[in-house]
Amino acid sequence: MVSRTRFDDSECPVARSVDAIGDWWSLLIVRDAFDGSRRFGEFQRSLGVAKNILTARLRTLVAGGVLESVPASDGSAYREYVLTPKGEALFPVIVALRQWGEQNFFAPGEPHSQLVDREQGHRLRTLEVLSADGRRLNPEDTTVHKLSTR
Amino acid sequence: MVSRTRFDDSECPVARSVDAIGDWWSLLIVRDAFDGSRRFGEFQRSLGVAKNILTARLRTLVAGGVLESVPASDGSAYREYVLTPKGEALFPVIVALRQWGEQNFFAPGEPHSQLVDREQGHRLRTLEVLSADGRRLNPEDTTVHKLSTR
DNA sequence: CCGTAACGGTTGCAACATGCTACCAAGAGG
DNA sequence: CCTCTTGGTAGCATGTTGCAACCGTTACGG
Repeated sequence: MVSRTRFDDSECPVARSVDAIGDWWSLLIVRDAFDGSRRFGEFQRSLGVAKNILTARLRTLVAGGVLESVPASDGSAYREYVLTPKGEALFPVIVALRQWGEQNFFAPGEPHSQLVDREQGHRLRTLEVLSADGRRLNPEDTTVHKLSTR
Repeated sequence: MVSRTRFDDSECPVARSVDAIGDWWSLLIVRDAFDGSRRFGEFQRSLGVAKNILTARLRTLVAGGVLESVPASDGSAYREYVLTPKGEALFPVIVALRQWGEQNFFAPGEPHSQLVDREQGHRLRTLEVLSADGRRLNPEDTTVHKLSTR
């Protein structure tokens, strides 16, 4: 199992997130889930991942509450894997990764898949990190407070 | 090496991003870099990672253009690892992971480190995925277009 | 019904990545 | 000089991944 969560890192939300989804396949499985994949075979064909690896990943994602195994929606006796609310909450993470990839790994004009607004068909607005009062923040405008409660 | 980028996945920006930073340590190294770590020893102590692993990760992050190795700022002959512009552009990714972790892996009132606005000391606003014209989008409001150019 | 193919896995093994410990060379610092 | 710190490398044990073969169950056509 990948599961770590090291010592003093355990209080860091980033570490817990990475612990849950921070390997190559898990993130791509979640991406495919957002993209509509539900069945074992869909994930397997789409990702080209070995079946035993997929089995293990799906299990940990289900165990971690990111995916849920439900009866198939087409009436067959098989099961499907769908995002839980916790899994759906990963949407900004996937979008952030996608935008970073688009902006840094493709030559101008190089084709790539694109996430668009279903209603208008336009590209999404680039994610912005905002302060509580709406100012746009850069990394140096922020700082980490250790061990505060919410 | 972790590097894959599988077949038809290569056109997906998410896959390229995950290929560059999608392992346990890389994301935490980047998080620490945002948090001010610069020196080999700082990362090593902060993460508790084995030195040979850290060496390898720093090398791939530098090779991937996320970090840059520069002469130490304190005048010593040692070197430091700092985020490139491409690395700084990961800010929304880290923030998204942090917020997801905060909201899904901590009991109410459980203490955790917190990213705050340096000017006001307040928590950041939760990231929102917006359409080009500013509407707030949920996963089901979006769809993927394959192989479009920008 | 029956045969066959697709689905959704499991198992075993080889290859590779990770982690630990020991070691080491080149600065820093006195 | 002498010693401590920094920033690694080397070797080995262990864990994880990937591949291919196999298998029970379910759908599906006739």
